[in-house]
Amino acid sequence: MYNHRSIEQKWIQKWEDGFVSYGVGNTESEQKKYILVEFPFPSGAGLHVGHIRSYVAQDIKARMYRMQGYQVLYPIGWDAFGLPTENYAIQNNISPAIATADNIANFKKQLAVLGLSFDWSREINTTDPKYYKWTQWIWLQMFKAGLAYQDKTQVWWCEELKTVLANEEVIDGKSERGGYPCTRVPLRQWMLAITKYADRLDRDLDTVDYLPVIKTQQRNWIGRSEGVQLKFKITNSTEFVEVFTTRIDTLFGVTFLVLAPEHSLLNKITTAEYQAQVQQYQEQTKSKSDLDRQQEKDKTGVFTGAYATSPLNGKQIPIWTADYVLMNYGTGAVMAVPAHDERDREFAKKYKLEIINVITEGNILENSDLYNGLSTTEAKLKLTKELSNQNLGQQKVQYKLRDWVFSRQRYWGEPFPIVWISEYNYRQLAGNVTESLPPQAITREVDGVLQYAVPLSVTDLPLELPEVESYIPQGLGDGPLAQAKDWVEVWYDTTTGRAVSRKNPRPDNNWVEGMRETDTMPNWAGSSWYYLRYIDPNNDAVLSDKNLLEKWLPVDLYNGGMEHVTVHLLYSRFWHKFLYDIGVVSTIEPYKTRIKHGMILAEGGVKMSKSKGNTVDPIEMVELFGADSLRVYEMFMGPYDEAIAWDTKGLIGCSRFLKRIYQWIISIKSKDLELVDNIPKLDYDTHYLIKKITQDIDNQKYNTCISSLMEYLNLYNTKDIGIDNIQIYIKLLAPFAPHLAEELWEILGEISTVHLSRWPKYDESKLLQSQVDYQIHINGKMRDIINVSANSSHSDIEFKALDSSKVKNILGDNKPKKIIINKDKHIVIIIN
RNA sequence: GCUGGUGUGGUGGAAUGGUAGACACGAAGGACUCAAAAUCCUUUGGAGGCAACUCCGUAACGGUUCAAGUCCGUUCACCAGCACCA
Repeated sequence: MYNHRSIEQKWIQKWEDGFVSYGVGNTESEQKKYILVEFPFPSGAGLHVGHIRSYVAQDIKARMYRMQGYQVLYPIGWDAFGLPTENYAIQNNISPAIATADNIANFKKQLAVLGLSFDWSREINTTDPKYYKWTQWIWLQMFKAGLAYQDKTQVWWCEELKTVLANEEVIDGKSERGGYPCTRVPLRQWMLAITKYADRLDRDLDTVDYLPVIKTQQRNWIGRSEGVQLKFKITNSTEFVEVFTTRIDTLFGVTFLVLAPEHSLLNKITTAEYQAQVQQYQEQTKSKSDLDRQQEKDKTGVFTGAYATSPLNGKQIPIWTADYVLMNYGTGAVMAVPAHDERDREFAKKYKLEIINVITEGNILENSDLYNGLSTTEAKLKLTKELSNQNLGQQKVQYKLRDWVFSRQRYWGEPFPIVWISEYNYRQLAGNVTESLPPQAITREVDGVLQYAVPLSVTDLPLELPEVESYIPQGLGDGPLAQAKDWVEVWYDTTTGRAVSRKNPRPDNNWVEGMRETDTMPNWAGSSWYYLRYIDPNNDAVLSDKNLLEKWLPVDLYNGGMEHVTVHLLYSRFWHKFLYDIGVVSTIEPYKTRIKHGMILAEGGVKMSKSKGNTVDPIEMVELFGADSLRVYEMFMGPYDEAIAWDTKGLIGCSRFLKRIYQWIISIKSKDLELVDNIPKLDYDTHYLIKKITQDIDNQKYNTCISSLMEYLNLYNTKDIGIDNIQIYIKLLAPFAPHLAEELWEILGEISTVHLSRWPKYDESKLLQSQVDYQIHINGKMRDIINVSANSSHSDIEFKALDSSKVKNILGDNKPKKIIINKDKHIVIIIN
């Protein structure tokens, strides 16, 4: 009897004892495959069946490639910083470090029974100071390059989590983690200038092989649009209002301008008469949450009393302010063309503003002076040129993408390697420090005193998290690190950039008073570059050896969830491009191919959740049915990239399938391998199976791999089919059910592991048959199948087809009008 | 609203433009058993027929084609992402 428990335990032990190893050095081949799965966040909940789906799928690939002789890198690690651990730690009154260690230990224990061929010698952990030393190092390079800066802007604040969040982390006004309400507040934060890379992040998508839906989503998020930025002179003033438009062809249809209520020009241009109503409107807007502003159906706004002059025809245009214009896109002001823009039209109708049609149904300009009769495309070109000649406007590319809010007022993240010093001390900087400064000094004001951000010396990295008394966040402003006085207050060496606690005596006159930054980095920091560290996980001198990076990059296949497309995937592409610019990596993109996995839902098609009590514990499934059954089931359940509901019955079916394989091999063994290869179809079927599985694994079609293996078993498990074929079958099974395959391999008398045996190659000549079936289609309907020898002439085939009694019956007295023969497939007879 | 995607038996799903429903689950019947479980065998889209077989059938309607689940158009439904982005 097939006993999954004893077989799996036996092989887990033997593998651990060195029977097989999955390091990259198993082959002489220079060809490599770097297969990456998104590393898990080690939550207290333990492994989810969804984790297993993607790990097993890529494990299958890794195993096949290894057997095909590639050098395969298939690593795993822990994305362990972040809010959930911190919240868990606060609730249980333990340190996040201990909670993380516990959770990782649990995850590892669970992963160990699944037969995954990860190279554990490369395990990484983002919370390990040896790791985040390099996260800090990369950030320092960004600081020096001027990409890291501080800005006081409207940022998302989550009161429940007591921290700011990035745009990407707020969904429908709620935090991505936990679903807590968020509000917009003006706060000074560390930012990363990802918008400087917007163009490349968009354009270089052309060079990678991502699923179309992933590219589209990234493109939408980056939101590139080409248009014209132009100036409207304010009448009776020297000021100009700048607007951005993608429809410069509608310039003569502009009947008013709208400024966002936060626009800085607003107060300057508003006439005395309208001052009060504008101010009231601004106040009103401020008190509204973003959510309110979004949900409001009716457009509102007020007139400012001011007018602007339209650049080409001198027309006087009233200036309004309205909250449907957003301050943080474009210039915060728009030229309103009510005839050709739905929002402007709605506004114009409500406030009885003029509407001028300038584009005909046929996309030709009208009411546009010299430009009448031009197509919109021509008009865009000419108008852009004219405005540019008059110095009133120029072509401009605008992005929806915003800079990345990069600080959190929480404990469990990487500390910023930054010290704040006084203006006076800033002027004393010398040597290495000055070389590491950004082009523009970064300052903040504390109690009316200006402070300057200066970088910590690389020799001081990693800057480790201090012990604190409480991990509870403080509210707007300071994070928990601010309490660690001995850590925060330092002596800073103005010549080397090193810092020591002010508990110590001041080393010498070069050392000045400083305060460490007390915000921490968001959890996306460590995951932005982890694929580089796997390549050389223990290097202390550089983040990864240059030659090894050359060898392994780009990642050949990156598997992850759709929820990371506009967050992690975009961020890590940005970091990679930056590292390319400073010469650390030599590819412009980190990931050659990106695929997605589908979610596993609870029975009934709803999300699994603890509160609903509908979760499936994968480890319990392993105990009941075995890891191999679980693996096979998760691959068989449906197309890999689609969401699918769990069904334990299906798992039982897969377990039966493995049992039958086992029985089959045992029965063969009992016949002392006296096997005869006497089945004519066998060669064809075996080579067809090799081809099918090899290709399907490459194309993530794991479900049809399993059905092919089942079909083969159904056909041949009652026949004596020859040891060669059995061996091939076990090799093909090995990536899917590694424990069982290893056991069967041993039963067949093999002494070394099946997992490093040669993957079978299919022989095209075996896929050619001497006799082939032709389907006879009459007027498109399949009517008969005839079997003819493969080298028959067309006229032979035709003769035989017309000789079929079924064909004769249908044809009757009709003469075929035309006969088409598709080689080895169809004879198509057309009567009418 | 915009963008992308998906609609196939009782269920999960298969199908380079060429036998729709592979494979599996479930169900029904049978064998083994004192009985049950496990296992094995048979049937399983609908309608008609004793049968060979025939007709219908892939969300709806239309089109291209000798031939459409597959390609094109329109509509409907559902899923995902974005959402006053000028």
